[in-house]
Amino acid sequence: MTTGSVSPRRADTRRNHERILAVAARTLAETGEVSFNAIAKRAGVGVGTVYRHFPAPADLILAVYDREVRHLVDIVPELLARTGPDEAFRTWATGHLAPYMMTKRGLAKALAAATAQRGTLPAGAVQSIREAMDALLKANIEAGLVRPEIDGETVMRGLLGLLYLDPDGDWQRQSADLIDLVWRGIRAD
Amino acid sequence: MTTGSVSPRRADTRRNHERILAVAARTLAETGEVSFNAIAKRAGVGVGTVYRHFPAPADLILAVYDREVRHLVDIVPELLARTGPDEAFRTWATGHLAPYMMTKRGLAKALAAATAQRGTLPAGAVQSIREAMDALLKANIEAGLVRPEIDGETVMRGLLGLLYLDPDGDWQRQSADLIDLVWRGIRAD
Amino acid sequence: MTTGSVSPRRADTRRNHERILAVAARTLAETGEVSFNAIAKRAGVGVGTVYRHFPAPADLILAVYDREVRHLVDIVPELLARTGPDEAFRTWATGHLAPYMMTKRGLAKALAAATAQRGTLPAGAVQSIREAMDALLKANIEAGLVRPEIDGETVMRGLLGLLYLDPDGDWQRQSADLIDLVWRGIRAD
Amino acid sequence: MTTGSVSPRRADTRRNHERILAVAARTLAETGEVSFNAIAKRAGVGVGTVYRHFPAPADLILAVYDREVRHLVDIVPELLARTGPDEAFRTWATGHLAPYMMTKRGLAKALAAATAQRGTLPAGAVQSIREAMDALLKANIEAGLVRPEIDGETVMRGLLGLLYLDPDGDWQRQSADLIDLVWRGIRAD
DNA sequence: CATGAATGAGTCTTCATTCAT
DNA sequence: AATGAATGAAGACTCATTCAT
Repeated sequence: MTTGSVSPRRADTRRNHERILAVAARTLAETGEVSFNAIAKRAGVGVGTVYRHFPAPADLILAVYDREVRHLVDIVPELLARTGPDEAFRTWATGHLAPYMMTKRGLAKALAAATAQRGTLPAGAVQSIREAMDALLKANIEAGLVRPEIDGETVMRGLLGLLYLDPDGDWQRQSADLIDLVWRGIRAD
Repeated sequence: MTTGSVSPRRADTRRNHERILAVAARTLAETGEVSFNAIAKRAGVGVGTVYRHFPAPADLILAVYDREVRHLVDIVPELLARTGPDEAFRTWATGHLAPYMMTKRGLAKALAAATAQRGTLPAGAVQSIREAMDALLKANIEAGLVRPEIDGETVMRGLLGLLYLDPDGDWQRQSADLIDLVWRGIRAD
Repeated sequence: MTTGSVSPRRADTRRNHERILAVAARTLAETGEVSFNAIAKRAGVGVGTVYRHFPAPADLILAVYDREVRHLVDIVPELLARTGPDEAFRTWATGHLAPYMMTKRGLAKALAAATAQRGTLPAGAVQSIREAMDALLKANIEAGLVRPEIDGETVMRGLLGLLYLDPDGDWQRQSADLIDLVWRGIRAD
Repeated sequence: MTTGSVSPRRADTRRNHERILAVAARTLAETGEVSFNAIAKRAGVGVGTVYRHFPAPADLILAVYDREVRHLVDIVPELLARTGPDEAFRTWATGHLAPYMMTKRGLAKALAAATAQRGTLPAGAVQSIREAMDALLKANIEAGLVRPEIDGETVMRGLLGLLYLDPDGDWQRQSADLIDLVWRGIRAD
């Protein structure tokens, strides 16, 4: 009513989207569960609002996934520019992928479930991580550091074990060990 | 009631136990869902019976897991006796672990969920697979084929990607590629 | 606990069925709505119980219908035995069908809705009323009182207007008028 | 805002009114359901607009009803002018009322529901059909073809069975049979 | 021990309705 | 006037769990 007060409705609309996404991200990361009702409550909005923003569960999951993953992808070019390709690979896997995966087991689960229903994930979802990986591999292959027949998908699968790091344990070492194993598995002789 | 009438009940009881386990195994492998009610119905027993045999969901899941995994463990000595350790490792991973994992994603999911609640899995659960793996690694290390500092847990994690093979696709090649990657990752230089 | 108290669970099981049916009958007659939740609450049982007894809405509706309609059917032979066929028809329509229909508009609605989904009603549902009607017509046709080409279905349709009597108004006359109209419409010249 | 800018707004408003009505008519005829939200979407207007035009659901339903029924009423004088009153009655019932009712069961349902809440329908709603009917009856009575004590309401009720014609079946015959029954029921001896 | 009925919490989803813009 | 986002009540349905028999 006063000139100062932000007008509630329309302004909040944008915020809501973000808020729901944030709440969902947290919930998904932890439990892999997405109760629309629960999310609504935690986000302080009505259920209907959640449904308006994300008609189907998959829409929500994918939005969260996208949000979470973008960073992983965006960082790659930078890494490649800063250091040698091998170093870039290790830094990416150790410093970015591992911490990410450790906390996102729930998301992975939800994503898998969403996949199960839709058939394949809407292109660009899991894909984007693959692209990051491919870029790193390509650089390494061109530098003669990695065997050329190596397939990004296989490497990805090899690193999937990062999902099962123990967050309360020695995860740093666990991930370093796995990444080392994978690197030795793909490097040129 | 008296000490005399021993067996008939006991026999039924064992039967039930086995039946429930079998049904649960099937259901878990497929969907990762375990509705106690549904399992009871399919097994042809009352819900109460299921609860008597497996007080908590985790109990059931772990029992199923154990049952499913025993084969994976039992086969190892045989393999080691028949061929060289490297061959044994590859045969085990390719011929037994991979097909097993591909079909047990549901179980893994349930197991993960159970884990999430209990903290850590009751020792001996996932452990048993680790033992199999350790035996194989030990043989290979002693033969000088694998680096001695290699840790079974890490290798296990490296092979976790087998959970994500595509059952309707080229899973044979996918698993071969991953196993090859892992083998190169652990072998002695 | 005392010897006198009826043992709750199993005994109630039978009662529950009846209770749910009774509540549903009332609700259906009035509003044509069957909220399983509401019925459960009014019947003083859990929702799950209602679902156990009547898995699908149609099951409940048909059960209610059956219960309500049986009387209409059972009375016919008696009427035919007691009086002449024309008198029997009028008595049935005026004294039984009309009061019944007046109060069951809701049920008719629900029944229609259930029909819409299932395609046709499980034989024997609406059928039973038709049989009663057919028996009455047959007796009248054999007595030469009603034209032989008359079809029970048509007569039924003619009496469907009884659903729209005004319960708070002069429904006695309204129904008498309609029944008279129909009778004149079917009688032999 | 000023008195000057009259038409453009007004024009849109009328358009909207008509559009909403049209959409609602279609929906109601089919399913008997009127989700204001759904209607708004299909009509390409905001929900708020629908509410402005039709504050309560009943307002919408009645408006639709009126629109649909007008034809039934308007045609009567024409029919009476063209043929004898008995022919007019039959033509009207067979050629206009029957096809109308067969397809408007949904509307009838909605109307009934609306009635249930409001008590009686706002005079003039169902009334208009009654007037048509009365005109036809009056002409027939004056021509000595129909018994003078016949009440339009009763005849209407007799024809209500037309609501339950089977659109996928032999509805032509069904309606002819019913109309014949009714006609015999009202004609002078 | 086994059975399965009952319970009720909790999720999903749809809509009527309000109201800021 | 029109728009459409937000809200929340309400109904459908599923399951985990208890407990009388």
